[in-house]
Amino acid sequence: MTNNIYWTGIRAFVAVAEHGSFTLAAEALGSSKASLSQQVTNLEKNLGIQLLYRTTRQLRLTPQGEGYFKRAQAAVIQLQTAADWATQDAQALSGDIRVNSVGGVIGEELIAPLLIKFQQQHTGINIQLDFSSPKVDLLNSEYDLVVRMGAMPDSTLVARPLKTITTRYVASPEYIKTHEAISQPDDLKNQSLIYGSIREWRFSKGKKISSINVQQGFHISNGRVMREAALAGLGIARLADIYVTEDLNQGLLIELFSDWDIHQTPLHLVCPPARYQLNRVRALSDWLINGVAQ
Amino acid sequence: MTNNIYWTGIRAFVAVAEHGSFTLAAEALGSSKASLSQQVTNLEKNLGIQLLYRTTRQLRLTPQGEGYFKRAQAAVIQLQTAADWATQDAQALSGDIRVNSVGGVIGEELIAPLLIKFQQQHTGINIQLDFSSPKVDLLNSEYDLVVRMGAMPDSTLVARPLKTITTRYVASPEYIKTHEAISQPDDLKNQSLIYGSIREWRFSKGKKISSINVQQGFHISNGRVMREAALAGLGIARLADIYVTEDLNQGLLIELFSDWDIHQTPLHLVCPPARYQLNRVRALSDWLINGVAQ
DNA sequence: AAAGATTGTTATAAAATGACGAACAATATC
DNA sequence: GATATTGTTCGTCATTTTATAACAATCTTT
Repeated sequence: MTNNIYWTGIRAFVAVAEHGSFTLAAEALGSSKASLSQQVTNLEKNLGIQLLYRTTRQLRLTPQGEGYFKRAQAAVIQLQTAADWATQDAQALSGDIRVNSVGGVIGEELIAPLLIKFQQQHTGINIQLDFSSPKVDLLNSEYDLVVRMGAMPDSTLVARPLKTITTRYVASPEYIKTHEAISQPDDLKNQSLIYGSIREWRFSKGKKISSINVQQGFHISNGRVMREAALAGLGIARLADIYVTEDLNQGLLIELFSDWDIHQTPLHLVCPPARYQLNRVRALSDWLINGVAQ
Repeated sequence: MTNNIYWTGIRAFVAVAEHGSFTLAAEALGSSKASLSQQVTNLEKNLGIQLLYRTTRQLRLTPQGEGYFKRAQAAVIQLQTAADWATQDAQALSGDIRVNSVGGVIGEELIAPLLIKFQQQHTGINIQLDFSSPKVDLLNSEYDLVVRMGAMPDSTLVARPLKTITTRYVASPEYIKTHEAISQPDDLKNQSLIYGSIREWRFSKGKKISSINVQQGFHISNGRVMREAALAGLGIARLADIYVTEDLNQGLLIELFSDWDIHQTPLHLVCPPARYQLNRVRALSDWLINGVAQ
């Protein structure tokens, strides 16, 4: 239990697993591949298990190696964070903050401007903003802060609600005039639909439930284009409210099924727990939550 | 940012902070105090901050040292857990599990029997059971599993609901006969009360709220003795239901204020996230939750 | 108040560990 | 089948870590 920890081996293994190659890892660490090779071997001996399948040309983690990697990497990140925390300046905020956000209007018009303003106010801080890649493994991620839609499954993360997104079904007045009446979701079957990544449209009204599986129509995974399509009278679109509130107010679009239950999706600000303890990260969190609330 | 991690210094510092002494830490690590002294000094140089106040006779963590210690220790535990996870036998469960539970009937009659049965079924497992010390710092604790009453504040922990404890106010039939009628909490002011650690008794009934601050009566921080006192007709006791359900069924005790809102406290099974990933810990968790539900 | 014991620090030498470069074996690519 | 690239092995060297012992500072004891 009080087994000695073979530190350098861990660092070597984590680096190799991160880079997927001894050569790259050696480069990144400023060390030699020979050294890394030996250390990973030693770590394997130390643990008594195999961590990597290695054929000279391909490197793959064993199942155990996979699990060990995730955990060890998290620990290494935590150690870095610990040092970061201890050395941070309590007064002035400084250092790097890496943010990942969903793209589209949310990222570009909601998040980005707030980040810019924050950076202007804290010249010691360096913000890096990336827009969402399909899967971001948050626990071991390279990000300090992630803006995500939907409920958070992983309970070990610090998740703060940022905003509530309401789903709306909209079409242009022209479209509605020129097509047969739409009063309930079932009527959608004969309509022209504009859909993005979500193909199953679910509706509820008290205990009444209705669901449509969108198969054909205009498909584009981009909210702005979907809005354009709806404005052009191409059909009925399912969109987050922030895309269309203006249009609805101006009467350029008309909302359908407004008498049905409102479907809301939370927008969360998520953070690995260790990172959340850094002053600068918490300050930016507060800033974002404050800024969005306005 | 990619600051090199001074591993050995971290191990030394964590051990010293844990033991509160260089000498003890050296003994525990099987190393020399001279070595530790130097490494902690090096770590401090490496971080550029002071971690310990040291007068030859007394050792104290600096504020920064305190924070750094908690985080670094968590990381070290995580690394140990990672090795533990990787080397665990996927088939047979084995290893140590350290459990901390609230005492009293819950610990002795609810938890302990289940642990015993579990251990009997898994001879490779070694269970250590301690009853609750007032404050157990779970994140950095030496426990794998903790049974706790009340809501869990720390969101970074895995907390599974185990049971719901209902608070009941009881007295013996004799007591009730021989004292003036009690129909609502305010009547308690003229009564003889048996109280434990909780001195403020709060009641609600819809929007009506009543609260009593117990100042005198019989004080004993032990549920069993409180029950005995109530049975003996000493007065009115505030007790968890599991102490008195039998007595209530048999008519040895009578419940008061049953028409008021029921106050329930959750009993949780709490676990540091890293530890929860170990087969044996998860197996015991499931076993407990399953066993209690019966 | 002074001696004694115990604590953390320093200094120096010995041991262990890590690091590098070159030669090597294995494999994917051309 | 030749070539380039990858990971491994080996011998050597540099660095780090460790231990022993002497030392200074403090608390305890008498």
